[in-house]
Amino acid sequence: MQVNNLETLFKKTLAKSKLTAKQQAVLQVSLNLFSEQGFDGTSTSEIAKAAGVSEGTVFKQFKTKAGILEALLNPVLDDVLPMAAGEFLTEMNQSDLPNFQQLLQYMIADRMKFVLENQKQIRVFAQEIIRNPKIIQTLQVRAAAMIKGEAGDFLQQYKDSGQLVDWPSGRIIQYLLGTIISYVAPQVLLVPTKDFDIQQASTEAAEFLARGLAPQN
Amino acid sequence: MQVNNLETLFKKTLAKSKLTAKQQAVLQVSLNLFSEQGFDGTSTSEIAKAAGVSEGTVFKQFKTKAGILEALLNPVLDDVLPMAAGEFLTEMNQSDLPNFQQLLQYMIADRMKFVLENQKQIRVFAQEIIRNPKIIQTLQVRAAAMIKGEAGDFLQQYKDSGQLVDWPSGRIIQYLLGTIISYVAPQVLLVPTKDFDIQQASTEAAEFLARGLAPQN
Amino acid sequence: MQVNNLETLFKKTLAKSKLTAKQQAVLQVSLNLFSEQGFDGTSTSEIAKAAGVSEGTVFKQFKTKAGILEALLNPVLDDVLPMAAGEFLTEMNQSDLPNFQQLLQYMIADRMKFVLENQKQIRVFAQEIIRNPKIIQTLQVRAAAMIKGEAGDFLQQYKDSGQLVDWPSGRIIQYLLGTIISYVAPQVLLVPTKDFDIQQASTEAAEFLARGLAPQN
Amino acid sequence: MQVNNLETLFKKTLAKSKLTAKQQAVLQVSLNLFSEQGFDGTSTSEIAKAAGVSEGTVFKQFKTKAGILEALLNPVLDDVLPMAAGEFLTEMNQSDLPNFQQLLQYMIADRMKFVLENQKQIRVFAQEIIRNPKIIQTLQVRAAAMIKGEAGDFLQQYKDSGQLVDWPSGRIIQYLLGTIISYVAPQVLLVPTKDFDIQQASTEAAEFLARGLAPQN
DNA sequence: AATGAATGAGAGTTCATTCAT
DNA sequence: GATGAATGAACTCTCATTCAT
Repeated sequence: MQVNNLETLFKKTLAKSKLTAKQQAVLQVSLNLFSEQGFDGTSTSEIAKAAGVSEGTVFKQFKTKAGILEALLNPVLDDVLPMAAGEFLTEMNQSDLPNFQQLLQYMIADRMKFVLENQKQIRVFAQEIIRNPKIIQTLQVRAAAMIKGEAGDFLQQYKDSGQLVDWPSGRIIQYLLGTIISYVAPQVLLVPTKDFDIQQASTEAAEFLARGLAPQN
Repeated sequence: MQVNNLETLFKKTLAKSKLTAKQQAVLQVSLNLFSEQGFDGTSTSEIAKAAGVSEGTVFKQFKTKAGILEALLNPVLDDVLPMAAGEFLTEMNQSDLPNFQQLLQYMIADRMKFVLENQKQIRVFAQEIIRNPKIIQTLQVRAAAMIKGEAGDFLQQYKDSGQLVDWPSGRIIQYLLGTIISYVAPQVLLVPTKDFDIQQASTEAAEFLARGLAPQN
Repeated sequence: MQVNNLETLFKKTLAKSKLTAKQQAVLQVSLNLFSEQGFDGTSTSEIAKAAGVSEGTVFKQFKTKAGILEALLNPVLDDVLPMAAGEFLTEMNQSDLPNFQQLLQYMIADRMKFVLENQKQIRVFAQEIIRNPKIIQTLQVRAAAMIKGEAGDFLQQYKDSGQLVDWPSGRIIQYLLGTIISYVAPQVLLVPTKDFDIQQASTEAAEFLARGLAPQN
Repeated sequence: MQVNNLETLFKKTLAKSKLTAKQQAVLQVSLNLFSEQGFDGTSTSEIAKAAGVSEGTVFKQFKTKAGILEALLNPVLDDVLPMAAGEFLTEMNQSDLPNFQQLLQYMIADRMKFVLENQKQIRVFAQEIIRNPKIIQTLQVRAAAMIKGEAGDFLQQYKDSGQLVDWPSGRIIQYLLGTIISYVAPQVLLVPTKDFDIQQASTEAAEFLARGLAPQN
């Protein structure tokens, strides 16, 4: 089974960490507040009050306010995203869906679900990306590695079997992401609406991408 | 000729406004600082110093720090973006490019140029969109109106002539934007690199979109 | 006829002064605003806006904000109050009311009317007295002079004729003022109510004072 | 024994409160500065410096500058004044002074002492009453209740025994207060002079009031 | 005489951070 | 480990006042 939910993963990570219950509360509460109000819009005293701890406790473990943000984003950057991506590709490989469009749809639905289930973290991420371009560089480096490795190999199979246009893997993934983002961005940026239909959205997106990425006869 | 450059337009707007030179300097400097450091990361004393005016002057005209941001974003939201979009469609209609892919390429190149020439404003916009979901709602409403109107009529021509798949105009524009964004986002979010090749990027993007949006035979 | 209304007097003084219409507007508006919001609670830009003049104009004539206050209070302190008091005593002397209690009532009614008709100035005065003890000293000095002079002579007549207790004039006037103030203070300090009945109040007060100030048989 | 001294009472209240020594210092110092310079004339940095604390400390407890004023006035309004008044009447009842004039003198001396011992608080009160009419309304309501209750009963005894004119209690108390105020106002408003003779003043005032409030034979 | 843009000192307030308990 | 009082620098904003036009 796939790990789609960063929140669950996040809580498991917290539980495994040596952090006390109070420190974990600080992280949990900070995630929510940063997501809703932004990093700059959230004060440490607000965090302390919402977490039910003293103002000193907030700093005991994380030293600075930025330290809290790091503690929130680093595990995502270091462990969760790669792990989730790894598991994702593994599963894709095992899925053995013969039709490329069907595969695309499954894939897209899966990633959309991932995004929608982890809106809070992603919103914090999005804020931080704009504040701090270094993050996007890190992401680019990792993405490049993945494209050269597993993801590239994965796509190669479909190129070889004549179901996928022979463009560089990076370009293909770029269109894939662009299309997915065009669906989920409004959901993530706006107050989330419950009426988003993943099934229909992924079907539409897969239809478009399958055409756009089909080899020219 | 098309108005592509918000900066020029912005300066013309400033010149036409009844703002004094110092007040204009405040806006100009605020745009740069907000773009580089974010709204929260920029202090009003920093603005005053960079604009070469006193702190009092900053507030005399714009009342609050948020007032400066409004003064920066409102003209863009109210006048410049619609105007630019309107002129853009007019020109598209006049261009009379027979081939849909060529049209796409021209269009994409044009919009990429627009984005790259106005990175500062767009970066401030992007920040504010994440801070304040109301903006995206406004944009959605305006986009919906445009899709129902001019833009829809424009696309209809190509649907009628069998060069464009008969999907709702909103869906088509969504893919268009998603693809363009997949190219320009890294440029805008990262420190801009000079080696971005609009010609190649627009050719690639048009190629992909032309396939994805072609009617099924 | 008696000059009871400082407002009229104030406007006449303004008209006689060499002040331009705008400068007069500044004074008029300042009186109202100081009375309603207090001196510290009123900004010079507020005055300028309410008077319909520029901010510079406010300072052209009066140099400082305190200068406006002085311009408002000095004529009252220097001319109006003594003049009004002088006219008052003259009239009292002419009135030739045989009965002391009737005289008291007339006097009290007259002074109550004076206070109620000039609430604004008096409120500004009251504020300033608390801020600035020097004013009360000035008043004390003037009162002492008046007691030694005209007012003392006036009271002496009634002492001589056995209608007034033979206490020092200062003491008598103190009780007179204390009693009047006990009636008008709530009117001046609270938002003024229209249902204050001068006739009844002065009758009551005169009744009390006539008893308290009657010579012991 | 009677609680005459708000300052002592104030300090006891402070001691009982959960405020730290520094927070208590802030209140103590604010009382002095507000009394001397007025609320608007005292800056929070001035308070901080005089209290020997940082500026942050001033706001940690009291949130706003107005919060300090409230913290100073509320206990007086809510607890101290009613308590002092209650104790006062109790003692009056117990005193069993046969002669009304003697009673008056004792009473007046007592209240004068109260005012003179608590000049600072009363000066702050006076300022605030002029700034904020709501306070006087509160006072009026409380006074009305007291007149209907204990104070009214107390005066009734003397009306019944033919020592006090049969006027409404409110009117009687009004003259009482007016007369007392005519003595203490200059003391409170001016820089206090030490040569005020309570004994003589209360004897004089009682003499006047006893005459004014005696039943007509 | 009048304007109003500009000033800059200082106001009240916030906030991340420290440290003795 | 946790507390929370205390800090003080920095922040946004106000204001009386000036001065070139």
